[in-house]
Amino acid sequence: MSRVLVVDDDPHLLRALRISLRAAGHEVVTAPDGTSALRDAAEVHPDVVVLDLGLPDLDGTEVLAGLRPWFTGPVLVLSARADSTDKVEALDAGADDYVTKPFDMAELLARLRAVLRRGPGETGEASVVTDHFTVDLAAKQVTVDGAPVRLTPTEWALLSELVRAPGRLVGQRELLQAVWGPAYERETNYLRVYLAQLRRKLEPNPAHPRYLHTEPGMGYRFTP
Amino acid sequence: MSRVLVVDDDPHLLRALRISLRAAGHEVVTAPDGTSALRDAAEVHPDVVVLDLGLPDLDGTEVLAGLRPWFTGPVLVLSARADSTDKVEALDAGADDYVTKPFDMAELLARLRAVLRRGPGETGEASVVTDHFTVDLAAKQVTVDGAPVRLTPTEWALLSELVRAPGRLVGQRELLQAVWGPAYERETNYLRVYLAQLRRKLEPNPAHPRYLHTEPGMGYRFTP
DNA sequence: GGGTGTCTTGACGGGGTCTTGACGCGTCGG
DNA sequence: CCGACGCGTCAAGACCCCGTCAAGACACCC
Repeated sequence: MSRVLVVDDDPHLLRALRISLRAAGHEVVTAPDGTSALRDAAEVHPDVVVLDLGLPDLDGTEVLAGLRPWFTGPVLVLSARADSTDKVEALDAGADDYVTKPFDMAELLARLRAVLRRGPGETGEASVVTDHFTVDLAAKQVTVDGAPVRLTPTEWALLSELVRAPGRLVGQRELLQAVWGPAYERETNYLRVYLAQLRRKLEPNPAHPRYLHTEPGMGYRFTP
Repeated sequence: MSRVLVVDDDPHLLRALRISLRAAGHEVVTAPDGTSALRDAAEVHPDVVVLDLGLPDLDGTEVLAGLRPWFTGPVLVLSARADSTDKVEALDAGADDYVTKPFDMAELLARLRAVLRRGPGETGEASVVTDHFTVDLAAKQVTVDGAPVRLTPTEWALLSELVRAPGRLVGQRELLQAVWGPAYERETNYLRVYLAQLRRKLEPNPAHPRYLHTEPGMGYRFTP
């Protein structure tokens, strides 16, 4: 159903959460501390993060601060501290919900359903605009000179990966893995074919790309 | 900042909430019971609803059920019952958060900020109008060229999902899960059958849809 | 129990999409 | 100067997805 990243240092709680979340149909990824949480989150692109505030290395709010600039999905905070100032702090730092330990598992799952119902990642800058075309990430719509353009699923997946990282170089392996899966990391053909199609649909002059640049041997870059 | 509809039958609590919410920069509308809450909500189009479950006339979940078909904004439930089964019930009925009384005002405001952060300028309209047909989400009624049209429960569920996100592409998995449940995520047959029925009933020319567009491999889109 | 309407399920044809391979071009390095 | 490599382009076939139709299962109401 959804991919959940659970961040907690208590093995027992981790185990209980893993079992319950799996039973509810979720895919579960776990991280034992803050630094690995930030790393794993960037790697596996979870739909939602369940974050314990009492971590051994980083403070929970620090993890939140590290997550929020780019992670648009919901974050559910777990904590032993029931003080309302802690709650206010975490919620204002970007948490979507705050559950105090000990908690009821059924309630946690219900709160998870509630935050997931809102739609994965609808906050933040939902559209990218250039002089020639606009990409609406929330509506999944692309318009060139104001006229809507139809994109195939693969074209859209590729474009959204590039557009989500404006100005940054995205490696070919990164793109292939995101769009086609880990088994296609060597099929650089696909990138050539679909980049050409995207340029034909979006670029004012497809022969001399202005937005979708090629970095030979490395990857591709979208420059607004 | 935002318009808040507060539903509670306790005058003291109402007064306290009104003062605190005003101080936080919100516009406050109050309703003392369930029936007037539903009426006022349709009338003033609040950005968020704070709903007490213990109302004199209707059960809280009934108010939620009456609200949810058309109200897309967040609902924060307030209740004296701390039992987790009550919480699960309310959250699954469409609530976005659940706070037990007595509560800390600072925490309530923080939770309000958290749920409002998710969907800032989204004002839930009670009816959607196009040149050819209108969809009244609150009354569950569809009229084509002024004449009312009968829709089956499944057709209505599907249409309301699409119409509630005008212009946005709604994935097939999203639709199947919303209408038939998570177990039917692969039955794309259903979508084809019912989309055809909806187009036959609503579109001026069902063979060339003008409002209910198909995005092959991705989903469907309602464009007003 | 019969009748009506709705939901489910399967099959089919057509069109679009994805995959795959081949070719030409430019750049870089030997 | 020449070969290797990476990139862009193109085309063809396989494949998937969509719209359509119809028949059977099911629920509900009289």
